[in-house]
Amino acid sequence: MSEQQRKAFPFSEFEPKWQDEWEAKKAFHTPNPGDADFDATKPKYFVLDMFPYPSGAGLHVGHPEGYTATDIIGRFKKMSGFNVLHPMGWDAFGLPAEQYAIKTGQHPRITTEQNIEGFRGQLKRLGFAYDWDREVNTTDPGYFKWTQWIFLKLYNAYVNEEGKARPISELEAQGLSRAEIDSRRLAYISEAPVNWCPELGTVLANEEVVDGKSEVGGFAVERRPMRQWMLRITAFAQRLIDELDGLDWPESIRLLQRNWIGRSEGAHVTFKVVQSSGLPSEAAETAAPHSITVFTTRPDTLFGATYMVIAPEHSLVDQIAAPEQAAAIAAYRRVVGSKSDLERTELAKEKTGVFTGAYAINPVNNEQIPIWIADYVMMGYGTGAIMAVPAHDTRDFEFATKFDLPVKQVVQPPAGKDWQGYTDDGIAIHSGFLDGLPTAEAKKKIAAWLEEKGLGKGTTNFKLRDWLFSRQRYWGEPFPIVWEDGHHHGIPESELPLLPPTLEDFRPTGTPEPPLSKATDWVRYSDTATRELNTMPQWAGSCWYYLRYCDAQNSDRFVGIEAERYWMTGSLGDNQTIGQSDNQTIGQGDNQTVSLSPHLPVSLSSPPKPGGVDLYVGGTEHAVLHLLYARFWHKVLFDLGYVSTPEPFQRLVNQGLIMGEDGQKMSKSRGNVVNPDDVVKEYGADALRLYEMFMGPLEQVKPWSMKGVEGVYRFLARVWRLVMVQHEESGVWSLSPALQDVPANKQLTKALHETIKKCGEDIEKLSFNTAISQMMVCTNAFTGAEVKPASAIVTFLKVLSPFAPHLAEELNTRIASQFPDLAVKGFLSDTVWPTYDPAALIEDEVEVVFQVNGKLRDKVRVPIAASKEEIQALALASTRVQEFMEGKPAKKVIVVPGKLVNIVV
RNA sequence: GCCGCUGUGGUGAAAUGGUAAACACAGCAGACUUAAAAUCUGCUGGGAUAACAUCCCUUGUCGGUUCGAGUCCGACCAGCGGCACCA
Repeated sequence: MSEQQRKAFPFSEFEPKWQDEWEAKKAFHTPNPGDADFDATKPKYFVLDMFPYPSGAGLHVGHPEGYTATDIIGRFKKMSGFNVLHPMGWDAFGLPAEQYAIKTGQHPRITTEQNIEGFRGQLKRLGFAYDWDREVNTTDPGYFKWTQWIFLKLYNAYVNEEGKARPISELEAQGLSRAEIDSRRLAYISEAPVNWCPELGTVLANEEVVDGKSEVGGFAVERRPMRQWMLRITAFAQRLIDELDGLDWPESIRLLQRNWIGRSEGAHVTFKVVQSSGLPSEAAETAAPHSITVFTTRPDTLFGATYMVIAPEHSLVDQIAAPEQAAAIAAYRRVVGSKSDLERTELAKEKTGVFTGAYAINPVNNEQIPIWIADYVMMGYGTGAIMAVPAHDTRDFEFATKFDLPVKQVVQPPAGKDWQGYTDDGIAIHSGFLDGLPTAEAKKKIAAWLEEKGLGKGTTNFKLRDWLFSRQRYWGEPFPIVWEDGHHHGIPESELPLLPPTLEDFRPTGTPEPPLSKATDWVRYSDTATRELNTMPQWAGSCWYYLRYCDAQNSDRFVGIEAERYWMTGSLGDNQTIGQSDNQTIGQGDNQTVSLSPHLPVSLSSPPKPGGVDLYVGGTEHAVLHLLYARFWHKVLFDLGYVSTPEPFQRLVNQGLIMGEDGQKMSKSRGNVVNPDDVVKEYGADALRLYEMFMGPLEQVKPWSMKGVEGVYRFLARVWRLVMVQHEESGVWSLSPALQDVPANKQLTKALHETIKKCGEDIEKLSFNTAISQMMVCTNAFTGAEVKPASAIVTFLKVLSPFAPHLAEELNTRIASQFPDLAVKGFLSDTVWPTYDPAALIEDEVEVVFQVNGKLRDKVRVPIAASKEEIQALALASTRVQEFMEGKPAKKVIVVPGKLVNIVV
């Protein structure tokens, strides 16, 4: 017996057939506004997957989870009358291709092409309804031309007083100096300490460093000062927090972003510095050559500041340190400097530090307090200096205890709590004019006092740092920047795309010198200018790919104006009024420019949503990387008038991780990795799709089960046998004689209409597992019927088609062979989602439950129309109910019509 | 340490404040078969009992609100995830 005949249904025959047919007939081609076949009367739906990095290992089962979910939504929306944009592409710049290239000597472009080929084939074999004409590849010069173009926009923009990105030309018009302008660009050069990973031979963004190790590879990362490109994401910190509010994102992801941005309110306070404590404070004040500004969230505890700490790296250290402490300071700095970030956090328990020999003057009471350096204060946050209030800060308390520094109570905690190390709110004491005030009021009063005296003012601080944007790699977008006389400037847009040089040896140099330095001809831009040698990080291409999908073939613009507006806002503009100039402001949150088409349903004219993509599905691992970066770029493009919405993604859903059968994370070393290709080979693409959705709620972490795959496979085979029977000897399948052109009976009709209703509702909620269980219930009902009503089954196939498109299409054409008028002509995917008849759902009789004191005692079937009084009478008449009432009178009777009666005695 | 999420059968899970465990997996029994596979049918939370009748218990623990709580509120416990010397 052949392999094929043993299959419960011949999926391996018809699945490739339908995939070829969809491709040949461009079944999922999506026209843009202006295209001949574009239907302006339909609303739009933009459903997006996080595009994959095409690794050599191919798809893992996690990919089809999110992709199937969006595919079901996309197919359902298309059947429900939407213009659906559902594209796919490749995030193909990055380390693995380059590392593979280094190992094998094969150019990363070749590896990348091969991997993409493999991924594309795998995705096609799963029957996803992508518009392949819109495929994007971040390593394609036609794509990264525009990544470079957007970089130039960032480079040539600054943030004005209102927090909006504006063209740098405005500053030029104001006559600012070159240095001043360069210091305000959104893409700028910085000399600050950065995360250098020697093993990878590149610097990394904060977001790419986890526990002091590189996120990729887990190699040690050290801090060292280097000249790097930064993007001024911090200028958008407040907006990145505030504008989360209008998005339909999981609260957990919004929290993750808020915490990462880390806003805290406090005050800057300036302390004067004296060299030694020998001078009387009067004289010290006049003699003070320096001052130090600290950031604190608790200015109300200023009276309790008994010492000060500045970061060891702080530039002021050398200027204020007493000569006799110089040796100790130098030694401490060496120790701290040699520590990697990992060591610095691992050894965090024990506080270390050195006295500088200098003192600061506490402005509220003129007390001289010693200034220390310690690595628990970091250069990168606030001002790199703190006032230490050991009585009311855990870290300061530890430090003061270790070095025997004074601890002075200034907050009275509630009764029963020790004031030492008490960090919560209380009442100010020993604090002069603040005494008696609760913490919140004390904060306000001291802030006003500081401001009045010119000693400080209220401030907001963010944990978020600017985005380190350059890498010392080969396989990335080259910067469209050249250097001349020590100055940088952007190359003309006409020179884009700037291709990387063809290099034989693209290995990292082992030093911070980027590999592009080896391409001596390429580096030389002119007699006097050389090219920037760094490349952009992997995240660059993914910051805007969703925009490119709107108009992937456009060679004149990163995205066409009309296409962007339609797919991001749903509105169709008037071509006549759209200019091409950079200053053109489409959007700006101004509704006037977003004119709605008169054809669109009224519901779409409700307040515009901030995000353009209707649904974005992907893993949670990008919560603070891609999702934050993309929002930042989008806001810059929005401010500059290039896009119509302030936010990129309106609704975000995170699919849960799929674990191995052993409940552990899938990994090669554990040997619990499931290869989707094997599953498709054995059970078919529809079974894989269906199983991934049936496992449990999309957002939940859940373990794989091959038995579970068999379960849904059996379900698909049952559906197949509703329509088909197999000849016992030959194994040939033919149309079942039980399939007839008869109306469905009442029971089947009800099952069918319940399924239409529940599946439609569940798809909108992304509750695919319950939708599938409802289809199973419906199939079981049909299986039990002797005669299978053909037209009811066709309706069922329409409901099934977004989930198991191959099987649904195949059975539809099989039915068409005998009942051409009952089956759908053409693709099921082009047909209209069925509507359910509410009347079909109503039964003549319902079961009503009788409870006594909330406990179930009896059940009775009553006509649906029975009145409250009738049901109550039936309940009181029930012998079972009377038994449990024990002759007592009913105190209260609750009747829920069609549901239950509860009698309280 | 701080923040967040999740706790329901042997397993994945379901349940607008209204019959807990739908649907599926695994298991058991039966039908078909020379046999197996496949398929179909039935049973399958725990306990009491001669009983398939019947009763009691059961959604991490303890308490509260309610005629009625897996669902709402409070406290706690456990697991997972994130952040972490951020002043």
